[in-house]
Amino acid sequence: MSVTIREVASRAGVSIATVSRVFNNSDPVDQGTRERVKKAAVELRYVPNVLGRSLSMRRTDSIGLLLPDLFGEFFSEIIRGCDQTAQRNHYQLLVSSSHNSRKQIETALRMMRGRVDALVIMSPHINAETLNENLPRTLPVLLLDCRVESNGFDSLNIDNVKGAAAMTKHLLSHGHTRVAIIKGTEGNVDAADRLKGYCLAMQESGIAPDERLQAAGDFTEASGYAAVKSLLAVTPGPTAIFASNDSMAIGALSALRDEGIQIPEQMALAGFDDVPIGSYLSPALTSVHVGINDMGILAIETVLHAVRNKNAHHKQQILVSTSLRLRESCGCTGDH
Amino acid sequence: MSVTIREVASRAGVSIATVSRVFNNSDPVDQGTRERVKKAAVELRYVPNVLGRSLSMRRTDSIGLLLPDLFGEFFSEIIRGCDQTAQRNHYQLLVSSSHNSRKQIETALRMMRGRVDALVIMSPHINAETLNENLPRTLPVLLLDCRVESNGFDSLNIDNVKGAAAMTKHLLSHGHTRVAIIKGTEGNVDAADRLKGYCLAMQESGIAPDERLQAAGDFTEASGYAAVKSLLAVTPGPTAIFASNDSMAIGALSALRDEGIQIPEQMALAGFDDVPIGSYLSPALTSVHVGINDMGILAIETVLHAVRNKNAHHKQQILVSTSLRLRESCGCTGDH
DNA sequence: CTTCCTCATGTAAACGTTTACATCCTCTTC
DNA sequence: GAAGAGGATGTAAACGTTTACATGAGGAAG
Repeated sequence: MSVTIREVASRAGVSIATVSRVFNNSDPVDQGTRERVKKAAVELRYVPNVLGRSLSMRRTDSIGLLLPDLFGEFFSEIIRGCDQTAQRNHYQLLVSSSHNSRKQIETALRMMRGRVDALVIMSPHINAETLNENLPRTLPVLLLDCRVESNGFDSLNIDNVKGAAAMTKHLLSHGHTRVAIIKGTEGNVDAADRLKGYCLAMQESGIAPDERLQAAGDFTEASGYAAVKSLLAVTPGPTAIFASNDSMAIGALSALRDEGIQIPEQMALAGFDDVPIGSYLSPALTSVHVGINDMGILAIETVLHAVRNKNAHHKQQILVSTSLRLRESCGCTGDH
Repeated sequence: MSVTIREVASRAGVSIATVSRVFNNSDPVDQGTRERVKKAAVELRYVPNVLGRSLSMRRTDSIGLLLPDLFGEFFSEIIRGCDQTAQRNHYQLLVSSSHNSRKQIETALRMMRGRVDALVIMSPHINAETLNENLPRTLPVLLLDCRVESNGFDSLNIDNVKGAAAMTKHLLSHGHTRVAIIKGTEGNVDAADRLKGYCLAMQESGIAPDERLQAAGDFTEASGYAAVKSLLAVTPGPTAIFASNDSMAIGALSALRDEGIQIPEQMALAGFDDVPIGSYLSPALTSVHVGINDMGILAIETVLHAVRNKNAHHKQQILVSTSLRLRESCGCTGDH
């Protein structure tokens, strides 16, 4: 079927070891034989079999990427950052998504096992126990935006609390006192931390918390739309809304427009994530900027570092800081 | 390091062949020994090594997915459809993106070689020659939205011409006569076909083509923004704009708003792709709907069919039809 | 001329599976 | 009781590499 190292060796009149050496530059080989081997390889269209090599060398040159349900721009940005960095280091990316339950995550971990040299995991439903049970101790793992209590793994988290607090304070600085929040998915740690940041900022400004201004949401456009409807029923109503992510902010925008409410004149609006599309909305969306692409890059660089050190390195807990992108929807002037 | 079939065999007091048979249900094994083997495997936390199995069975249970530069929601939808279907069939997805030149594609093809049982390729820069040169003839390949003249491969294409023509006709039916188009990337086949559909519809309506109404673009928001600026300089100007994709339509929307032009009253607008966010824009974006997720699903199902038939099946050229999603931006009433 | 080092190459044993073939045993069937 | 069938299991050869070790040749140093 496909041509092997043996055929190249016999055509070049050498042993398979020599062919291997030529292809890997692993040992000195006479210039003449080297060329004979290369010629034979070209003629036979020989390509070394990755599987054989992997089995022998105990490395696959691929990295696994486990993601939750994929939707929106957020994940294509993550994948993009990861893939670019992986390619630059001659690694391949094995992607697996839609892991919303513990069971699904376990299956995915098993599927990855043996196929990858390292794993980047982004899942709200993971914990240290599941990881330890389903993975060999030597496999480098980076937890991307999932809060796991163990510090036996490298982790990379968005500084949600600080980001949300900063945005809330910014809205307050516009003179608003009744600032509402549209919360993220129940039980999600990002959601919880963003809420925490919001509450913190409100407290620091000496504003009594009003639970009616904390609307439920689940990170989808539709839930943002619904949340606005419920917030408008509250009296006295909010004059500013902070959505826990951009998708919900977009849904909120749509709902406010349907209600004929002017943004930012009658209602200020802000989101979280700063997806690329945000600056093209009308009004342009104020948001907490997260370097999504950079997170992907950093994630891969971290696991590759772990691979090089055989996972015996000191594990790091990295917190990625955010910044505000102030545009029209909060009352600041727009940029593009 | 990791526990092998041999250790399980010796602990259970059987040969490695028996262990293999237990794990694959490939041959009858005595109930007693079967249980002994399973017990030993659990105690040792044995997991069969995928690489060894792949090498022996000549299959990897993974599918490669080659994509161009990833951005926006379009690609996360594609990946999602592919991944879901792959998982359902117990396959893994090997993703590689950012292939914008012939050279990069070739490198990617080489990297995939031997790692996957089939390949889904989405790239404007591919041709039959490159494929034949870099891939074994037995490897099933599906070309996703790339026009390759050969019919030696399965292919899946959006019916761009029909979709664009339908949208153009719809805009004309609103009474517009000066309908402009924002073109896609130069040399891109989708771009060319959408332009073709537009021209066709204009001709059929007996409207003389006006080259000044065909603005350049490259599928990004920024280029859509710029295109509007140039179209507004034309006199007499257009009263409707058809953007060759939604990203450019969003950029156009932003530019029209900046110019204080009312949509749809002063200018109708339509896009192509129908990305999920479109219905949440203000005004909600009229677009040509493409079942992106479905394309991913169909792509994987097609290559899996090819795998099962050892790529000796009759190759198909599938054309995916589109439908119109009429919303506010063209002057129709909105939906959500 | 011997000894030793280095370079070039070959031999063969890994790496962890699956599976064709062989063997042995037990149970029918005539 | 002999013959044959078929179930359970083991043996060993693949699958395609890398690499430790061995071998031999040639040159330098004593």
